[in-house]
Amino acid sequence: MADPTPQTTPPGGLRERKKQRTRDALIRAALELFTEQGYEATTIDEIAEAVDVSQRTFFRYFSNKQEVTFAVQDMVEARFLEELRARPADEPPLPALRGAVLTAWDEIGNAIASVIPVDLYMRTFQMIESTPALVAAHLRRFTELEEQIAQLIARREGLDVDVDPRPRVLVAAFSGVMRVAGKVWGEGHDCSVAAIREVTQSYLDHIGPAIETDWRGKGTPRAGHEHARDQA
Amino acid sequence: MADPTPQTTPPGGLRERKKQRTRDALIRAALELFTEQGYEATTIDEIAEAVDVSQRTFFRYFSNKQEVTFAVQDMVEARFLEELRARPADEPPLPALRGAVLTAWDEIGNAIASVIPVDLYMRTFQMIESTPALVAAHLRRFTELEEQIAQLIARREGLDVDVDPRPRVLVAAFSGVMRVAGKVWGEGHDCSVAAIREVTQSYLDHIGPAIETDWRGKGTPRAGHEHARDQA
DNA sequence: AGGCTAATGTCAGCTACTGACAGTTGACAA
DNA sequence: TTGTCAACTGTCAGTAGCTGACATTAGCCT
Repeated sequence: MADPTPQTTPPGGLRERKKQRTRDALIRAALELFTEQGYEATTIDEIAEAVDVSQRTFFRYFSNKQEVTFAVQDMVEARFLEELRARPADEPPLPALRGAVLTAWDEIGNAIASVIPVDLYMRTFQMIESTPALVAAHLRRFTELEEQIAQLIARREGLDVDVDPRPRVLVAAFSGVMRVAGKVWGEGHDCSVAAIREVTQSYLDHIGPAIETDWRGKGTPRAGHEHARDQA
Repeated sequence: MADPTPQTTPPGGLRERKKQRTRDALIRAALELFTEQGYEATTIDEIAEAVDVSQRTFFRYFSNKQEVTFAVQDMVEARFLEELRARPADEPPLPALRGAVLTAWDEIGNAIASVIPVDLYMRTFQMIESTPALVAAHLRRFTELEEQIAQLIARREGLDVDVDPRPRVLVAAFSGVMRVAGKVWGEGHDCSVAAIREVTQSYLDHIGPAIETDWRGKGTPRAGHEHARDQA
């Protein structure tokens, strides 16, 4: 259009589209090979060969083997952050987080499908959870996301994360719960987006009751809770 | 002696002691090189050369570069689990966790010193936090520890982790907070055991107040809290 | 002393990843 | 259309983490 930015390459060029296609093909080939024969059993050479490019080219698109594994996850996380930023400013922290995740899950399906089949994403998720090296990488990424979320929450509440510990503490607790939810889903049988949404929602609703001091003599609590003080 | 177990090697032999010395020397050399010149900039060959063994021998003691990095951390975590198991059975979950960490920190110093100088451990901790690959590994290890803790808590309370989500949820929140505490300590200036104990304690005491719905119009809350229900 | 076996050294090889350089191809102007 | 530039790609050589196979050393035990 009227966009004269001659910086690198125009967004609609043939070259740009070709690049995007190569990138998507690499992601898809990699995830398919990973889920079929395992992450470590798959070599970069195999992935490159499947897309008919050189190994060197693979490393020009992804700086390492792990990066291609989380390429789709990147999209998902970006989407969550968008949703969080879109929450009304007067909403309290926990409900905002809760709302953002649930809304995000509702829309993520389509975003994923533009690159790979949804079920491949699901299998990838499970493969990550069962590959130690990828679990580690996954957790690290999650942590970086946490920091961004904490900053967002702090800004919403007009706080400084380095002064008031509550944003980081809340986000730490929140994402700890999110991780457990994801793991439980991965170990289950229902490979649908609806299922993970369900688990997420349920677990988030347990975070309050769980920190109660006395768990005994109660059923699974739901909303009302009395909170005893911890003794020194 | 009167010990006829001909299985592997008797626990007091020269061979056994030599092995232990080699192992400790490898740990120490590795951590010193890592903290001085960086983790990635240090090769296994350098470590092996510093202890005057072959590279192959290094890999017979540690299955990979990361393992030697966390050898000391292994001790620390084992100690925490011991302390947790030693807590009185009638103590509620969160106080038990809190008590175990704080007690553990009080005694860990000595345990570490038997292998490496304490300040080397401190510098190692900070190096880990500033090396992405090690952060990832650290988090994964932490997660595995979490699962063990959740099982312990569940047993204490007579629950099944696969039925009642509260043990995992509490532990997730708890260790999320622990991780943030460790990170904050690593970024600070006071490299003492007392300091991390301090931060840990303070953060654990914030976990309850942090999940309150309304943070505004309050100072840093301490114990009393009203908990509004989240809207659907 | 001498045999057994755990510990170690040596070597060859695989895979992830990188730098350097050369060849190819899309973009854009003349 | 054609030529030039820049981006993209391929090839090659090399480093480092890590493993298996096999020979050698050295503590242990009779």
